[in-house]
Amino acid sequence: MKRITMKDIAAELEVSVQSVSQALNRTGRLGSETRRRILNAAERLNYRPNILARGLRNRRSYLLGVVFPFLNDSFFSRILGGIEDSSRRFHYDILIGNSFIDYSRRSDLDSLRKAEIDVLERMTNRGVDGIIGTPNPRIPGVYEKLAADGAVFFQLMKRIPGLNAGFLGVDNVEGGRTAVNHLISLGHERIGFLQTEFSEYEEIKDRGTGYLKALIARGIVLDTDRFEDPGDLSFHGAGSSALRLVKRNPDMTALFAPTDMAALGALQALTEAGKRIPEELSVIGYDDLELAAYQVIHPLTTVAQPKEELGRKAFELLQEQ
Amino acid sequence: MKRITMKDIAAELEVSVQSVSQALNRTGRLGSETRRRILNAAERLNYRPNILARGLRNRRSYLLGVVFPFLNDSFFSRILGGIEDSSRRFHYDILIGNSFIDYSRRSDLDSLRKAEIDVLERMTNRGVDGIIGTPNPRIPGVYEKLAADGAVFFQLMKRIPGLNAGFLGVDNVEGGRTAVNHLISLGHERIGFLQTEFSEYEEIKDRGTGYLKALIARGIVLDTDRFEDPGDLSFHGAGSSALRLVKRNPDMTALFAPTDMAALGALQALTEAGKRIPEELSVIGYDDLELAAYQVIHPLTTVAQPKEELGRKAFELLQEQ
DNA sequence: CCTCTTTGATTTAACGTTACATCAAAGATA
DNA sequence: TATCTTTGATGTAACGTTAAATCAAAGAGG
Repeated sequence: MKRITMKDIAAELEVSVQSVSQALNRTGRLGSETRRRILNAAERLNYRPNILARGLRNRRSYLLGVVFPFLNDSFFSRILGGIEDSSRRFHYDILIGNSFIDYSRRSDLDSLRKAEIDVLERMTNRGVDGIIGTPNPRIPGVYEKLAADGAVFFQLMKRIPGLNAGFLGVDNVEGGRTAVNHLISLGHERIGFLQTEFSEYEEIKDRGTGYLKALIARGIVLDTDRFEDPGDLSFHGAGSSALRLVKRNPDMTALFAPTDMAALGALQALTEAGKRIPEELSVIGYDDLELAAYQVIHPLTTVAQPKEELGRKAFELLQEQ
Repeated sequence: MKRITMKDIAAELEVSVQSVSQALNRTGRLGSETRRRILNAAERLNYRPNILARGLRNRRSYLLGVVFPFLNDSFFSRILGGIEDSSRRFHYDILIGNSFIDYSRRSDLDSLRKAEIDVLERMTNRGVDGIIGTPNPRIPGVYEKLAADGAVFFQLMKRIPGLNAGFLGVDNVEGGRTAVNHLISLGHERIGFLQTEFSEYEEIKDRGTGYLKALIARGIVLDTDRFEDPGDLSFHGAGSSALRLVKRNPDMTALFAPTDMAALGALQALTEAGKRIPEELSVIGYDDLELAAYQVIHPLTTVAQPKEELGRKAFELLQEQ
């Protein structure tokens, strides 16, 4: 069955195509009787606008591109949910893309760059009005060209230094401070931190800075070098780090794991090693895994990040640009 | 800065627009010298095709719609990752939509239906070539119209009875059987099952059927009514159910929780009640939460669902239609 | 009764691309 | 040399929509 176009309606009622357009969009001046007939026919014939054609003519696509490092991740998908929530209200549709930024491994920068450019080009070729994304700061010069392609860019979570584009992220220094302040207020002073070994994990570094600032602000004297252990923050990596920290600092009473995955790995390893949690050692995580909300078995405290809200806000800020 | 079109290239080289199109698409017959010049100019001027225009002309959008009940959920986002993986290879872009099917509450069917129709219409209006989605079987008559709009539909995970559309899902009966067989092979016979109280949770019901079939196949005699407890399968709901089951069946040695969330809730409640897991009671879950892979503290065994693979496969099957 | 304005509708053109038809020139065949 | 075929390029139209210009008829003002 063929799709009904304005032409079909026009033919049916023996009016011009333009009149149909005017009736449907309430533009121009059209007799109320004619308008009524057209609207009726459109309804009856089940007319649906062709947004491609409209976009071509109006040079406006009502399409929003969203580019995230991963799609198969709960963190970003919740942000996506927030974006969808806002964008739908403004009749925007979402084109999704995956930039494959692989933070955990030192992958081939050149192919990452190509993948990222590819996603962005596919989006601009479709005429997206704007793009919300989490750029990879290790690949400069990719997003600079976007403006030339007519798309407004908005950075979420990560930012490229010097790039003239909006940005929304969470304050990880503040988040780290909050987590550690919480531990301090529970009476802890000898607090460990699971540091990352990768210099590009800026978020983690920032949480570490927050950790230090919280200690200083409360006047806690600590050989923080001894209470940090740089490692990879995978489930198993964090477990090993946690064990090393405990061994090196038998007097440690609390541990700040700057991601939930790390917190879980630490919990697992420490429990297996016979540590009683939280009686002997408190562990606090950082919300980036959905399970954190469920405080599995051992109360795993966590600093929450407002994911849906982030998505919604990002869309609104992009709109203003 | 204005976007370069074929017209611009044509003007620059003083050839016709048609020649440019032919050079770029390697169609028609064009002198190799002319082709070379055009390709060069396109590169130099940074030409990018306008996919809207191409789609309008070709009545083919290379757009794939993906409609899931939630976007903020790890389960579906991993499937989405799989779809993206496949579709990118075929130069398809993905338009994402949220049908807001709320399985957990008895929400207003009429507004759900409206939301679902709305998503689908927005997609067909954009001329998507196909749609992969998880339909809501409680809302009939929505997907039937899709074909009329020129889009092929493919059902993922859930299917609408009698709908003439491809389907890919997991065999939940088989999955339930696998889970329970695993418990049986560990020596368990008195196995409990956390049943759902909602009749529309077909997946759960199926897993329950698998549970029964596994018992029968091994010749295990059990008053299964006594070993089931219909409840809601939220974290807390499952916890209460598990406690009731244990109380009613002190001899129970294993428990099949048909979702991971339920398994976690059960673990939490049982541990708090002093049960030692898995020494006194084994708990097996069903993979729908990412954390399941990490076997938090207590070994939480789980039946895996190949999410990315599901997404990839779905795309390929849709292509064949 | 003749202009002037308003109202209601139509015509034209364009957005960027591509399928199809056409056409001129060169080369092949008789 | 006259005709046929091939090659390389151009012209036309269309996809569905809408902004802008145009036009005819009716009503207002003198």
